[in-house]
Amino acid sequence: MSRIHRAQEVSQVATIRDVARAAGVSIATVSRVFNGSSRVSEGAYQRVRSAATQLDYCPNETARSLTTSRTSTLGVVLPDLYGEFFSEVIRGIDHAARQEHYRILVSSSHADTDALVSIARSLRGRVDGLIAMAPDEGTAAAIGQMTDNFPVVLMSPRFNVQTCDSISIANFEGACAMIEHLLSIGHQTIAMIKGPPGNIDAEERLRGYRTALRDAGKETSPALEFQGDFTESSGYQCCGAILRCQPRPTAVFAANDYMAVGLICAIGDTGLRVPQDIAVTGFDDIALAQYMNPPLTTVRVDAYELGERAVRKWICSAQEGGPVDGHETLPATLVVRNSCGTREPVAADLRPRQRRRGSGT
Amino acid sequence: MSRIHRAQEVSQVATIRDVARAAGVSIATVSRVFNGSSRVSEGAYQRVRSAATQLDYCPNETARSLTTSRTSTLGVVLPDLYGEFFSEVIRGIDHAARQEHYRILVSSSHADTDALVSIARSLRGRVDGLIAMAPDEGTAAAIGQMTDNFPVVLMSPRFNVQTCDSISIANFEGACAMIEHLLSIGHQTIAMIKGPPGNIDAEERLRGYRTALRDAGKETSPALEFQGDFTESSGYQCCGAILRCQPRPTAVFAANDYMAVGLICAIGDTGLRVPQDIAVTGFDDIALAQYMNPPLTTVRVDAYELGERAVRKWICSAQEGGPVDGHETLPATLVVRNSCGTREPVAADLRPRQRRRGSGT
DNA sequence: TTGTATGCGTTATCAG
DNA sequence: CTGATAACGCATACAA
Repeated sequence: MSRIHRAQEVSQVATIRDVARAAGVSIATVSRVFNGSSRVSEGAYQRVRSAATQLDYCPNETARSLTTSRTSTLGVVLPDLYGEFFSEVIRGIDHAARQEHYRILVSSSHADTDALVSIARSLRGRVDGLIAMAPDEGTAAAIGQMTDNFPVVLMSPRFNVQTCDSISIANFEGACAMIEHLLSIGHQTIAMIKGPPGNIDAEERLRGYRTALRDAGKETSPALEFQGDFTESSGYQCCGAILRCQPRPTAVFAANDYMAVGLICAIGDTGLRVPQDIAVTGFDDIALAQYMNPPLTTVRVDAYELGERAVRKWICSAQEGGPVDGHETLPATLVVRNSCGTREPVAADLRPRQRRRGSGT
Repeated sequence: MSRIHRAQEVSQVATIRDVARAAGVSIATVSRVFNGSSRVSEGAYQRVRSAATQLDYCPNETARSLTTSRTSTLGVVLPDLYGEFFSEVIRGIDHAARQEHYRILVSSSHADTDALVSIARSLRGRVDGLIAMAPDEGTAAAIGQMTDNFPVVLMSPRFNVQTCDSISIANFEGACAMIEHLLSIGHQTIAMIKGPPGNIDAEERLRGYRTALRDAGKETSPALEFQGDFTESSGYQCCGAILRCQPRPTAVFAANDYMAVGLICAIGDTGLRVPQDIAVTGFDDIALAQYMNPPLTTVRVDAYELGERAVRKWICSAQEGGPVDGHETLPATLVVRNSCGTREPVAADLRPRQRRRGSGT
């Protein structure tokens, strides 16, 4: 074959064989040098090293994967990539994965269960396992089934199937804490803007809202629950209906910060003031929450840590060859700022919450 | 070998051979069925299909890559993942890549040139090419060298090496437009908060600021240029020095929105008002810009489109086997809101700029 | 149309 | 310590 003469032919990438020939050793020795395994004589080691740099040799990861059946790649499947929350989750995953010497294969925008499952399937063989965020229960269950010698960590609450580990945020507890706080500072009528139907996180937050109200002896009412979809504009659009409500709510708990932002914006347009005329709170503690006017009272959720811990969990799971400790819940903490009617200083927590880098543009 | 009897043994993943045996054909035929190539008799086709579904067979992508030397994977290398900008870039890349049937392998947090280059190298063999964002010129040049039968698209301005295609945002033009606008509405003394030293985008924006001032017959002065690093807190911290400046600037142009946000927050703490006492503008048009109080005048940059177009460009480049049309620049458009002293309605552009999904938590 | 055989670049198992 | 050589799972010329 022409393989022997292709010296400078078309700048083909050097293979292990080229290095072996150049170093005057066998491919086995070259392999040993690059894997640090076994003992290799000093002389051979040096010759291989220099031949490798000379030829700009870099082991072919694909071939390596084929023989070892390990890809050193972690699949990440998300329903979407929009917004700060996902961005932070990925950042946390990326960081932890790198520390563990894994690369990440990201895939998102999977509207329905089928799409998500098919993606997950197509990743089999390309990745050593999966970290998947399932927006609804059907998807969670479907992904949970895949765990066939294929470690999966699900980022989804209320998932009690035993086939894989899962991790989530304390949506319910966070919502309860928020409502309890609003009640404690005197709010009597508290409305809620709900998240998209079917979304598990949204449902958990709604459940927290209702539970906390009932526990306080208040009654819940559909008239106080408005349908949103996690977007700013849905929050904006709820404004009219909320203000027309009789009696008018003194506080509104939005299922996430984006909707709270939209609502505050809309309220401002009507001439009413937050929090003097009506209090507004959110959930997530996105970056802009503390910079708004008024600063937004919300529930802090550490998306970065969620991602990081999902990876750690996955690593354990992969080493054990199966689920290790079932479900894990990350705490959600109440962050009281001005939008709910208390008198914290406007930029009180600017410095403590040090953001790393604002933009790369 | 035990391969023959391992029927239900340990739920090993089925290979092409298992399917061939089950369907009573050769592996070549199975391969043909899965690649749609050549003609396969209807009978064989059906038998293979049913055997495949029966065994839950899924072609091993790694092996396929080894023979075809195509991975169907696009490497994405970013300096960081923090903030809305990167998040949107990835979203754009992910979307376009999926359309082109590519997966994306993401890697970020590469402080220095060496780290970034080593990552890029280690990806060789795992990906069919790279889309890389280089924060500084050294890195850009280094990555540009890699293009060795390995298509690369650089997301970086001012990159004039011919070894690969590149794409960037009109930083210079955007900054010019901003300064021209500020001058046109009567601002006489305009300060600037610069981005991190060495960052090409930051430098281009600074250049635009200076050029626009000079073109208007104004003189530039180091006393009016303050050092920031793209973080909110750096903007916050610049406040004191800016207000002490004599004469006090009537407007401040921050090299990105995050710094503008920090500055506005700090100004509010001093009791001064934006824009009545001092105008503040930014760059990027992050989501929160329009919801701030006052809404932020800024320069809109479509990060999503940047990512999308980088992929299209990469596809072309990969098909041609080399750079196709050199450098491409995405427009940056001035978005005038209230923070610079004009009288636009607060939520004027809430609806036109429809955000998709606010959060997935 | 179908099957056989070879190679992709490595790792890993054995003898030497 | 080192070198043949057999997998790994698949694609593909080539032969039938």
